[in-house]
Amino acid sequence: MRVSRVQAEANKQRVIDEASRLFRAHGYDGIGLKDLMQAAGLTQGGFYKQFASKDDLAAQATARALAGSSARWIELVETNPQAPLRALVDFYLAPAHRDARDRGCPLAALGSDAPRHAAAVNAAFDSGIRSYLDVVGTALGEEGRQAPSADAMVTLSTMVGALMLARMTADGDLSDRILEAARLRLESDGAGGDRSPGDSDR
Amino acid sequence: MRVSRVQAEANKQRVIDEASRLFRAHGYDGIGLKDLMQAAGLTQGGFYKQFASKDDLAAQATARALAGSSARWIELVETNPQAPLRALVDFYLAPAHRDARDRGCPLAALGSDAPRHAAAVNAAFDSGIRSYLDVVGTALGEEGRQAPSADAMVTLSTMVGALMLARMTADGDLSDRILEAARLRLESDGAGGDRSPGDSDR
DNA sequence: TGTACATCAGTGAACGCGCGTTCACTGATGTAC
DNA sequence: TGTACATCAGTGAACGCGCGTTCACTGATGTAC
Repeated sequence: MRVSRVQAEANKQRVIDEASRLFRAHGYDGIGLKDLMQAAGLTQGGFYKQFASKDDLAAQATARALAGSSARWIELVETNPQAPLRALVDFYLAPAHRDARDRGCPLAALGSDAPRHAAAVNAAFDSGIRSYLDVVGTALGEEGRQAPSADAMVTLSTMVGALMLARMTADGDLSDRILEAARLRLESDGAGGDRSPGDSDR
Repeated sequence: MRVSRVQAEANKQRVIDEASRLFRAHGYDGIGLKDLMQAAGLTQGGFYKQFASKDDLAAQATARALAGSSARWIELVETNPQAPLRALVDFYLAPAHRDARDRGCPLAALGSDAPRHAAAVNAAFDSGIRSYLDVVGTALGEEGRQAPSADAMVTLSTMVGALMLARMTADGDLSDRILEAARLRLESDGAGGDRSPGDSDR
């Protein structure tokens, strides 16, 4: 039962979207092609008409997840010009984000799996990190950067680390306090890095 | 071919040691029982004489990896009483640590896999995080803590996050700079939190 | 515009493989006397 | 201390299962005329 080219392309995109969600939820090895295709309303057999291999899908799904996540960061920063870092950090270090692995930051969801996977997956992570660093640099009020700044690197490290630690703890209270601690620290840093004439505070 | 009780126990411990290394290198799902047993010089069949399941080994191996890692942190802090935080951070954020996943910090190596696994694995991570927070608190010069401090949480978040980001980047130069940026920041924080007449921070 | 046919997205079943787990067996260890 | 036997750590093969991948087939789509 052939399907129109437009429909076929839409189906492929739906597989990538579902995969970007399911890989984040279960890990690259934690979900099979049968379930990935089923989530998009298709059957397993058609997979290789659209993708070269599971690794191929993993790379595309990772890139999409990172692109979506970056886009959200940019939107947060642009819609909060008076306190962009605060907007970013409030979103990122919220319990709601911690509890929504499958829709949240791919670095935190798949970060420790990345180095074990195909080169294309790694390339996606690499460019995702650069996008994030760029957005954080903007949120920190930096201008005319050529390369990612040390401030942006440290801020991103703290964000990703705190989210992951919050997800690793079995104790919800400690988890909340880790998010809160990082949030407060980064927002007061932002005041310093954002800087000077009466900007925001902690 | 039965083996002495002492030998059997030694064999079991060797399996846990090797597993703690191999799980960090390949992930919980990235290495099988055959290879885990082989690494300890045994055959697959004997596995269930010592462990209830692969998850059981995963939990024990995780706990051991975290205990070993904590012990190293404590040692670093105790042998560098004049600059404990610097000793910790210099070790943790060194390229050598980044490049030795299988012997390094289990949080960074397995962190994003943890929430997907058995309760016992999660419990190991939870208690590992508490140990780390305690050591970091000590390194920050805190005294008489009841609970982990916000400073310790933020410091640990930055350490873990920077190491993971450094491992995710495909570009070795960016990777080095992430480690360096976090190192410099944490060491200057430590200078603030660590010393002077009173103890305060930035 | 209408007809004839080639294309190919999607189906469902099969393939080989490696996984975690089980089991009958072996033979040195540990124990009872 | 020595002998007889039960125990059980470790072996190697087998089990069922789900995985990623392949393939013959279907039938609507797209194209040629």
